[in-house]
Amino acid sequence: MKVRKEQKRLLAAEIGGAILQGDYRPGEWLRQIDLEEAFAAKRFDVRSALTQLAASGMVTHVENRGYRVAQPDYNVVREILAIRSLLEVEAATQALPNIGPTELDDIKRAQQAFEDAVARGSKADQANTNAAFHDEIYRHAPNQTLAKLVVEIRNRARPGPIALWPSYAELQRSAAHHVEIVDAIEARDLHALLKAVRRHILESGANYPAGDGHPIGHRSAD
Amino acid sequence: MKVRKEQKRLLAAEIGGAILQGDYRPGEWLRQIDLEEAFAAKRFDVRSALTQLAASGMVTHVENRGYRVAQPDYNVVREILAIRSLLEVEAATQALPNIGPTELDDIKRAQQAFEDAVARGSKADQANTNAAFHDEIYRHAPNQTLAKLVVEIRNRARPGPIALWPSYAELQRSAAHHVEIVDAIEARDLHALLKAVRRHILESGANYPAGDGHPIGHRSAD
DNA sequence: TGCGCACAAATTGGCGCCAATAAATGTGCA
DNA sequence: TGCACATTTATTGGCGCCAATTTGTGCGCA
Repeated sequence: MKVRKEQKRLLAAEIGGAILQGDYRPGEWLRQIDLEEAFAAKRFDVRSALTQLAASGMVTHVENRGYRVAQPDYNVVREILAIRSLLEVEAATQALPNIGPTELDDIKRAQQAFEDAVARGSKADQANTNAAFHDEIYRHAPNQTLAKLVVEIRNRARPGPIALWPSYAELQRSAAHHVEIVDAIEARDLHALLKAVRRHILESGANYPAGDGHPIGHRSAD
Repeated sequence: MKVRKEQKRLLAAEIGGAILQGDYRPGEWLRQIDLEEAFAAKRFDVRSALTQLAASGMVTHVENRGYRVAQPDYNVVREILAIRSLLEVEAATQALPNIGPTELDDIKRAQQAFEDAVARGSKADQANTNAAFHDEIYRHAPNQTLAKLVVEIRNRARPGPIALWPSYAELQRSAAHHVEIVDAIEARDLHALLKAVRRHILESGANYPAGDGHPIGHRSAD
């Protein structure tokens, strides 16, 4: 499923997502040829993805022997959420001064597109319009490398190739967060904007499978 | 040259460093087989590295045609320095409460090792001991994923496989910054520590080749 | 019965060959 | 002389085969 027009397929994220979804259990061996078949991917791409997953600690690599799923570390996901908060707060702070009436209209349109996707779009529509909404804000940060890093770190934390909400209620909550964010931008209220951004990130933790018995979200934040 | 014991060779950083050093000019084609020979690397690793460099914008990829050096963007380096500042300030803030007398002694030893390397060590010694010094501080941050991201972003900005100082004076300045950092930690002065960290990162910009006529450092910072 | 050694099995990793593709170049015609 | 089309060139990218390496298993001996 091709979600967004990206330069290349994020196979590492896809395999990582399958691991987080429980398709591959800790300790299980991942054979290159099996992954080629399961993901309809070429050998080079599978090896590249496994190299990246090994570098990030999601799998372990035994030379000439294979790759093995590592014990999942949900603490890493929580830490990534904290990093996201740090980066997106800074990106939002930099972006706000550059958001005029025209830009605000674009952001509102993107927010509406997500609401439409929540109501009657596919999962891919929801993922696309969600990412587009956030990008419509952060693209106005003067530090474009920061804007790109925000996307990259968000992709790292994500359990699959696309963002998935476990329930309609979670989708609606995300949509409500988006409204808070837009309202804060319209009011030019940086404090409210940052508060909404932090809240949105923290509560997005609830979208992760509860590997250790309770959702990653719903914890008190800094 | 094997610098530090890392899990795998950072070929992308090596090739990127060669580009930044002027070994490959903007517009020049990079042939996979040439890079295999130049860096004594296997084809898979060269292709992986090129894929990463294309993703980061340092080279452009024409499918089935080749990889070409992109026009260098020193603005990206400046933006990365700003991101480093953001991340390392947070990592230092998290680490300080966890640095007791024993940890401080370790940090002082690491600082002394760098000074020794400045005085009579090889370039590799200087790079190693510099990285070891910073890691000796950030490893105490509770968010270990942040500590790792700090290293990763620092590697991205670096022009070569190892950190290089253009002159003895720059080395001494780095050593002086390290002293400031250690003094601030000993005094448990977070404000002074963060100021020293920011200054250290900003002035490290002077270590980059001045592609556009003037060093990246020596600019007023935030 | 347990240990050590040899061999087998499994998988990765390297490599050579060739298909695929994009651009460059040459040729013919208007 | 310029344009269009065909051919050539250059490089990537895919793939199959096999070497390399690690672990598992079986057998023999103390």
